Amino acid sequence: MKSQLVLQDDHPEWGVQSTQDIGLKASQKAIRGLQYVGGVDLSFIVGNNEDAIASLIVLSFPDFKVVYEDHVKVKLTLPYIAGFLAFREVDPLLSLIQSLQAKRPELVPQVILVDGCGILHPRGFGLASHLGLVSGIPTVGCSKNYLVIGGDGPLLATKPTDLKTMFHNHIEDESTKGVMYLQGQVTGKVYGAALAAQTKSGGHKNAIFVSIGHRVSLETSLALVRACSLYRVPEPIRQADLKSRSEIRKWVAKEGTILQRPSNNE
DNA sequence: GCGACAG
DNA sequence: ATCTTGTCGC
Repeated sequence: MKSQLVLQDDHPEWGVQSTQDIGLKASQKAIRGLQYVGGVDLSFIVGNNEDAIASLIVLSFPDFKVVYEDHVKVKLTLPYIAGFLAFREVDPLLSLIQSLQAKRPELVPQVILVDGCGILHPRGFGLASHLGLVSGIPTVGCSKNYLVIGGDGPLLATKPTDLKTMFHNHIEDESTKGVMYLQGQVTGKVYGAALAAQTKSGGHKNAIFVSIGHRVSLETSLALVRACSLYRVPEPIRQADLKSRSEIRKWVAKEGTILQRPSNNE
């Protein structure tokens, strides 16, 4: 499946455009032709790693209005193992996408931000890439933490803590524009980038790790994630996260009343 | 053998 | 991933 990935821009109807072309500040980027951006996420309840709520959100771009929302309660069978997240989460997310394609084809997003890795992954095929490939929809991988990669030599560091320090030092240099590319020690291959998203209240201290999922170049991925950064977590993923966790709370509350009723001992 | 480890 | 409260900074 990895060999079938498209690691470059493959979406004629939308793309990054330097704003010099449309007369705005130079060096900044704008995204033209993008109307809908999707976000997916799963939430769990404490002490239960099997029951979860998977959610898919579609936001209009660039105003971020929720135009579609769907979620499902799922029973996960496989455990979470770093490096194998897709085996655990890809199915429920794919079914949400297929459901959207069947119900509201006009709202199918042109790109989906996934909270997980793209090719910045031990085998170069994280959840974002997996979901992109099986759905055929362009995807971008966004993770809040760094997943260690072996093989071609860890990237810039072996330990996430070392990478964190390197990142802080790196972005002190304004010319980096808050981006630190993550390259292999041996091959020099670019796996992805650590990004300091510029939000309304300045730049964020902690990085968001961005990598190609499927059919979107790294440069476009970075421009897109930045364009969706109202908070550290890009808006589509953040909305999906808020939705799935509020649904989890509703579900827990409902289970609670069921468990409380039968017990009338006093 | 030990350490590292997306969500 | 998951919880709660307080606190710090813009």
